[in-house]
Amino acid sequence: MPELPEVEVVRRGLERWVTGRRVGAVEVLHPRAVRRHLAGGPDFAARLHGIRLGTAMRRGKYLWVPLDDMTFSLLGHLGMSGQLLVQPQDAPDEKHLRIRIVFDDALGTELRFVDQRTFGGLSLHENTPEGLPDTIAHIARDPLDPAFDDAVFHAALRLRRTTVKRALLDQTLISGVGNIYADESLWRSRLHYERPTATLTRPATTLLLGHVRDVMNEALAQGGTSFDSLYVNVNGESGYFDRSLDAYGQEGEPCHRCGTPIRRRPWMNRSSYYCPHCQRPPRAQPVP
DNA sequence: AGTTGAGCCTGTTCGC
DNA sequence: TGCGAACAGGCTCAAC
Repeated sequence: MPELPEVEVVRRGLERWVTGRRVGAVEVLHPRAVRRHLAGGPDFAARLHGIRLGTAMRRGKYLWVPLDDMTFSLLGHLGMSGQLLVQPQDAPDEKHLRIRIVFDDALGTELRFVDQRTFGGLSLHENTPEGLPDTIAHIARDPLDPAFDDAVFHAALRLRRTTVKRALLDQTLISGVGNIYADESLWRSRLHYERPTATLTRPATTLLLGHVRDVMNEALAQGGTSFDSLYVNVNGESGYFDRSLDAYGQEGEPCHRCGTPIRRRPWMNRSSYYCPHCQRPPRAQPVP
């Protein structure tokens, strides 16, 4: 599952391998992969044909490539299992190849969107005046964005009547934090996932954001080295997760701080992993 | 109007 | 052995 650091690696790969190239034929092999392009697959392919690609951008887990005059962008999301690959044109099709973008040049490579579960996809959108595809204008900046405002984030947490993990996954508050990094940063912060955000102090928020950034930067440092191969690297297996996880997927394993077995609890149709000793559940708070 | 939780999708793993 | 259930989860949106 590509997390923000992996998506950043893909962005760098796109920057390296497709910037400035002019699109030739576009082949949509699965309609679901362009479902966010409301005008449909044929329109997607026709509009893209002949367009020159700009420099790839990223916010959270969204990627986009501005087109020619910057009024439109090619937007992508990898979902759970998506990959963007730059492949030799004669390489055999991947089993789950969904979209093929051929270039009108002599470099001999093409861009492929491969996605087993088709949670991800590509689409074309008008840009906002800020240069952001309009459909993601509501997505908050991610914590690695220099313009992310910690004070504004904290103020929003205080106003919300929700829990801290839910807030970490709320794209309108902060983007790019998935289930894995949420559990990891909460473990590092010794915060229980059901802690009401309204009870977080400013130092607690600062600590939490620091750990979110640490986890992401550590993964980026480990996964960010392979992007200058021919492949735009995105297999979702950075190797980071197997070696470095403290909480996520560690049910029954001793907590790396105190030795108490890590617990797994069903949460929002998925799981939350936490240390029952280090991350104490919040006391019931009277609602004012 | 803010908050909640179901649902999308398919390959893999697990238990009966 | 075979089959169905559970699971993985980023994001949206209907419903409360």
